Amino acid sequence: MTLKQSYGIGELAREFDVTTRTIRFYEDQGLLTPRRRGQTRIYSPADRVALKLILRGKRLGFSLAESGDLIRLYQPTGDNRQQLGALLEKIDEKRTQLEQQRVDIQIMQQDLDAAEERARQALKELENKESSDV
Amino acid sequence: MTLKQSYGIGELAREFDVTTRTIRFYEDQGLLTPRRRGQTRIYSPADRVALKLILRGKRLGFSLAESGDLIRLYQPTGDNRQQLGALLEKIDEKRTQLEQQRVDIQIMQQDLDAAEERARQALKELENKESSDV
DNA sequence: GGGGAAGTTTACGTTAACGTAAAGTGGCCT
DNA sequence: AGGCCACTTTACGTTAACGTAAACTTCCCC
Repeated sequence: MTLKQSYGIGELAREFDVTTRTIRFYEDQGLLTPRRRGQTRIYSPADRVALKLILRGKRLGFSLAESGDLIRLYQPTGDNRQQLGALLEKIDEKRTQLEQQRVDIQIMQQDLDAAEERARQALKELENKESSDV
Repeated sequence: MTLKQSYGIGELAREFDVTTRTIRFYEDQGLLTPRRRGQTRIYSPADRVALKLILRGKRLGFSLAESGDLIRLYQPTGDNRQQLGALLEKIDEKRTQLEQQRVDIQIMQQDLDAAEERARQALKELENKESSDV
């Protein structure tokens, strides 16, 4: 069994735990481009991937506009040299940003380690007090 | 020469490239607690560290409330067991979140690699066309 | 003592990213 | 036919995180 060819809005909403309002909003922002059967939206696998990317972006604090950029990095626009140059620049920008975030995460993780250590120490001392409290 | 003992608001604003409005806003939210000399705010090294943490949090998409949590992880509240337990839980939560972000970053970096590769290929093909265009 | 420069308070404005509500459509079931 | 979903459009509401402007004080400089 190969992958599904199309998805309904509710289906995607359930899968990614967002509201249908949110999905329609992303379309409004030009991030998703479902086709229609009558009134009803029908989403392609590419739309699904785009949605995934948007949500991943959100977890990293990206704006929808930024995620839009990322999505467009994937659409082979049959470009000219100008655009390809700009593309490579954008990629480089994002790379720099991600690298900064990686560093930030490392520092925070160390901070958390230290905080946990202090908390555990404090707990230990509480227990000591207690045993001498009997 | 040891570190500075206090900072002015403009000084911090310049160092971290934020406006004084922003710094005052963070105080309003309870994230910074400068003392006063008359009307004027005077920031301690601890305030400066907190500010640093807030901005790092922002780069990772944390809300100010979340960064507030992180700051409080540092303030030894002379806690009871209840609070220490809650503290350890929060630390664990944050750890999980950071771990997810780490994964997200890795995926995005791979995506960028792929996108760059495609862009470079497209450039190559443009050049080929050109040389056969003469 | 007039004027910057840097600080202050108060308050209204703005943007992003949806939430929420109202009112309608289309299909399917019994 | 009635009812219940799941879907639609339209539109106003909301929250976070500041921006921006106005109207002060304080201090320093010449």
